[in-house]
Amino acid sequence: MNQPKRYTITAALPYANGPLHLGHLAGVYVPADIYNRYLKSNLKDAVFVCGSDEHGAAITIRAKKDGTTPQAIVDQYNELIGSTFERLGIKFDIYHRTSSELHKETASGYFKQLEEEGKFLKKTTEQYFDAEFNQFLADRYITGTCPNCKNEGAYGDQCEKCGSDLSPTDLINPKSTLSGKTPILKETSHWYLPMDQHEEWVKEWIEKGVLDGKQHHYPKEWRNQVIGQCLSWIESGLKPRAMTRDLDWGVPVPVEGGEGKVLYVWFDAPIGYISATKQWALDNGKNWEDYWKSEDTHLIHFLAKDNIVFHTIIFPIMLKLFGDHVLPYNVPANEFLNLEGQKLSTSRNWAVWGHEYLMDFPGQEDVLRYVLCSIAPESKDSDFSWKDFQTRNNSELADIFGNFVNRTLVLTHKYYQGEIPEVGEYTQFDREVISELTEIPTRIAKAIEAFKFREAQSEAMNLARLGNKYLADTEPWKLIKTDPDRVKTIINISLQITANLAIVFEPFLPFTSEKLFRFLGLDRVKWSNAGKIDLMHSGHVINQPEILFSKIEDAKIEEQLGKLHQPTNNFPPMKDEVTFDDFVKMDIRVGEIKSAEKVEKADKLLKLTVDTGLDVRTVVSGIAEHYSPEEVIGQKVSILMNLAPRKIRGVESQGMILMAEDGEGNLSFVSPTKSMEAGGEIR
RNA sequence: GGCGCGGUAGCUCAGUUGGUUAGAGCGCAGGAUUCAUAACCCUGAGGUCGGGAGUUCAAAUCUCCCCCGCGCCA
Repeated sequence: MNQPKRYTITAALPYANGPLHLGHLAGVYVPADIYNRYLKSNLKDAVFVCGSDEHGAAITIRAKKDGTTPQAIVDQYNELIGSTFERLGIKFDIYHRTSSELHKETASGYFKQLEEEGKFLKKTTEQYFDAEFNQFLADRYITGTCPNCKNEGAYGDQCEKCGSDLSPTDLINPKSTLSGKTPILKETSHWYLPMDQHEEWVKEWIEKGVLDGKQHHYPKEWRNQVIGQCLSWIESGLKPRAMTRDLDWGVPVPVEGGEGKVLYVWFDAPIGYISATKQWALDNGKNWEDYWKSEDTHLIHFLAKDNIVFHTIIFPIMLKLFGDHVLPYNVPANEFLNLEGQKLSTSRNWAVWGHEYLMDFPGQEDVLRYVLCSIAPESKDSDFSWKDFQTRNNSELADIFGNFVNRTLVLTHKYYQGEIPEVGEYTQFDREVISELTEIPTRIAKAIEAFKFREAQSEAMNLARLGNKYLADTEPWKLIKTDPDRVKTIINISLQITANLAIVFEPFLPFTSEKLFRFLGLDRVKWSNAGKIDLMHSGHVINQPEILFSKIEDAKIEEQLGKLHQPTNNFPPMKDEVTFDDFVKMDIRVGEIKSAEKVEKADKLLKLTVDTGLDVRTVVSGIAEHYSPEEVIGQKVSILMNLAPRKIRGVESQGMILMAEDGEGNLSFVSPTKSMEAGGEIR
């Protein structure tokens, strides 16, 4: 492969309506981070961009269901996802968001350009519209009776029972999954990207790597599944695809007739890579165009297999239409990660969440990185199991890597009070070990450059194995009695191996690498020095070592397995810190419900009369699905007294009843467990 | 339904353009050792490479059919 001047590395933008799980990390972010760290350690000019994808219908629907705003949802997850990355050492040059002004400007700029140049097709069609939610419905948000097999739960695009292809208008008795009501048909027009017009060059580019008559990349370097899926798409014929949606959440369509419409999230999101680069360039005095418009830049997209065609067909067509933009040099898409032999499922909570791992295994970020890299689904779906996680930690990280480092450093302290001994003459065996030591970094580099991260990491582990074998074969603890001079050379070589471990593991285990450099009393050493045997100079004194990796006990693994079988625990993360003064502003008291009735035309609301000890007031509470009016009378509850009054369905509500909510949305009063009079303060 | 990717030792996976006795890690059995996180090191057992047919001097590797897993599309 030819050597580019610089790299633009992107990691798929996480969708900001849920936290990150192990599948995301193993499939996309850990490999991308390893690649970026390797390039940076090699002093390459590389920018590594990512950010939250904050638009799209799924977020608005979620907001409506949760009774909150799309902005609140994306703010919450942008924060959670961003901090998870940071804590796992996934070190983007910038973590941006598609709700930013710069992104909106950038995306609308490109859209306007294509519109002005006549690159879009405008079409008017009739689509189902949910009048209550005031929005057009994507096919899968419509259910109804299948015209073929009469299955009542068929989706707008397909009946899963008989397998027949449907369009929403085929359904008998269609229902919106949002409101449950019958949707109406309504005319709407949209801007389409006529992908069919680009089929020819896309095919040549994917099949042969040739773009505009020039060799652009080498398809042999691309993964099978990537090329396979692209060709499969192309063979079936590219079709025009709508680049706009009827929605009020997203980047507004910036041209005439675009009122009430936003850019399709798949037009919007990949441009997020560009706007992130722009922001980074602004912050760091760089020129973003170098990273997107220069032929000697390699654009590399990291993502999972569900995103392949968006990055290999749709986005490249967009980039080519933008003019002067580079197309991806490689798209090392991964397959999927299973968990304990079963598909991940966020709705069944069959997942391990990144932020929960960080809570349960503090200080063990590198263990997760190591395990996820060693099982990354590079060529086929792979499986994460906690037992395997434990084994890899205990018998690879602790027993092989950690133990070798510990042996070497302990011997150095024991024999030389931590001072690095001088090298004598190398034996034939020394020379063989050194030669192996020199070759390992080359093999790692080659594997990383070919996006074979599992192989690369296992090659790095081989260096620790080499160290252990060297010690076992030379037996310095015996020689110290008979040939102390020889031991100096042995320990010196062992220390050089240790220093090399710190270099070659940096992309994989950055926290460990940093610790190791600290033990050795070395500043961080760059990749070009890997394989050298004079990284540690005699006379230099090393620091006291600590255990690098501790063993993980069975109980800890059992605990995690137990957690998996728990029902959903999708609680929101902790809110921002408040001061005590903030807290005491709230006047919360014991109240007693005196009477209750349903609010008309509202399924969820009860109108309550509450004795607060100071007064008797009316409170409207959204608990009708959980309590009947009869059963709440006489109930002691917690009431927020000094909340500003507000009219709800025409009834003025003076205060708020506090409720506890479980992971499935069930509500319960928060009540004193002893008998308490109404009016008692809660604090 | 069409298409794509996979089906290799008990487990998790490598196998480059078809070419000598098919590899690694873990697990298992045996040995050696004690500097070290009861760790390390050595040896060994274990596979008719999903099934069947074909091409070839030669097939895990190419072709066809079938079965199974995962995904994409409609």
